Amino acid sequence: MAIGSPTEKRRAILDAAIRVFARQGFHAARVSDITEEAGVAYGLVYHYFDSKDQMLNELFTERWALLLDAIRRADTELDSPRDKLEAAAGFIIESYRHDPELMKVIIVEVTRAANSFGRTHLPEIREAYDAIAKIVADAQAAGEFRSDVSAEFAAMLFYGAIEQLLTGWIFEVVPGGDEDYERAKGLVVETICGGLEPRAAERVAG
Amino acid sequence: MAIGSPTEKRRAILDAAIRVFARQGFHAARVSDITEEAGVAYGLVYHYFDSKDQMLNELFTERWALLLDAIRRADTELDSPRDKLEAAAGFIIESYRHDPELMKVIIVEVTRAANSFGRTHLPEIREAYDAIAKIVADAQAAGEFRSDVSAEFAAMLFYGAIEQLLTGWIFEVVPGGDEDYERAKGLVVETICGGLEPRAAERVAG
DNA sequence: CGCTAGATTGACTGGTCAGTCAGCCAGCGA
DNA sequence: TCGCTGGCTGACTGACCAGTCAATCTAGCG
Repeated sequence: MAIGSPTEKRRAILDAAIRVFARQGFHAARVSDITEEAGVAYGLVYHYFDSKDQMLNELFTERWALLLDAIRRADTELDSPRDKLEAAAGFIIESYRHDPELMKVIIVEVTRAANSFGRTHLPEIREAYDAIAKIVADAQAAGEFRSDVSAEFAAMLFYGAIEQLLTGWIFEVVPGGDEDYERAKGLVVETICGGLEPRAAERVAG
Repeated sequence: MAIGSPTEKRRAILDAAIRVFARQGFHAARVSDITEEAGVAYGLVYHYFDSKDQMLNELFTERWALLLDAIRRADTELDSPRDKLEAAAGFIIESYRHDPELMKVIIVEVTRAANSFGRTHLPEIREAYDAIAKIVADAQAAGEFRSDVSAEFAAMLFYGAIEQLLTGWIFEVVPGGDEDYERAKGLVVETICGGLEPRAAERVAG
């Protein structure tokens, strides 16, 4: 028997699932691939999980809660909208740097899989959009962002831009390395905020 | 027998496939659902197509060629980068307005399905990114866009923002109606370009 | 007309997997 | 020492569905 404590196996299965889902995609991943990767018997999966789906759900839910929390904390703990958005973008990018396989699974199999798991988790995903939209709305109310763009609209552009960027890194469409990640944090925000802030000429008081 | 000419059936099958893929998603769509929707016998699909996959490939390829063409024409026929990008965004948004089900299928099942069809069509998808990046790069060379953001990076943000917007409409996360579509064309470009253009204070000649 | 080619039909097959289940084994308490 | 409990095993089953194919129909054509 392995070295781990009794239910380390559960974690081992989940970790193996991340690797297999990232490598093959959820649909192409057989449960037997996961158990093989984890070095456990086929049936053990069903001792700890109800279904293959549940594994993905758990991976997503766990991570997404952290993301939501990070965005909301950024909103309460920081002052300028730019800093808030940069913290949000930074958290997502750091998540990717820290565990690219997990983020790949979350984005590719849930967030962007709107017809399968994305639909199931739409409420949670929408919470993130809303949290970003709130940051924008507050900035608009304070006159720091232009008000002729709806906050939800701006939130979609912002989130979509980041997600597309990660997707580009994941599939190596665009070069990704430590410096790229670092630079990206600032540039995403600068680019989007640059368009959201009132132009000097049009500024109308605060 | 129906009213149509001999191989109208092929088109009927393809149209039915759009509706079924849009409604259920590609994976959940059975070939029998499509034939039922089209009102033809099961086997007829395999008279006109090699496989279920090929139907989706054909739907995508057909439409994507138009998109690519539109972006490239915008690039050659228009002058300012803003107009070019607005034409590109406008074409995508108009495609959605004209046939939302087809665009849903293309985005959800191909463009954002990076682990299945997205991978197969990555080269074509990348051509679109490249075409957008070229517009940005030219604008940078002319001093109309800031040069400290790589053109490919900017292209990803731009494309990602639009796609996320469509996704929001598709899944009714964000309100979508004729006026919204019309306004969106301008706002997407304004928001992103606003961040890409040099600020007045920093402008350095052309 | 009879003939051929292409369109059309739908029952059937073969392969694939998620999920089940009957039972094994290790450790522990009595 | 003997059960007992719960982690653990992996062969097996049942459902599902893409793709096949032999047969039927229809339209033109000589």
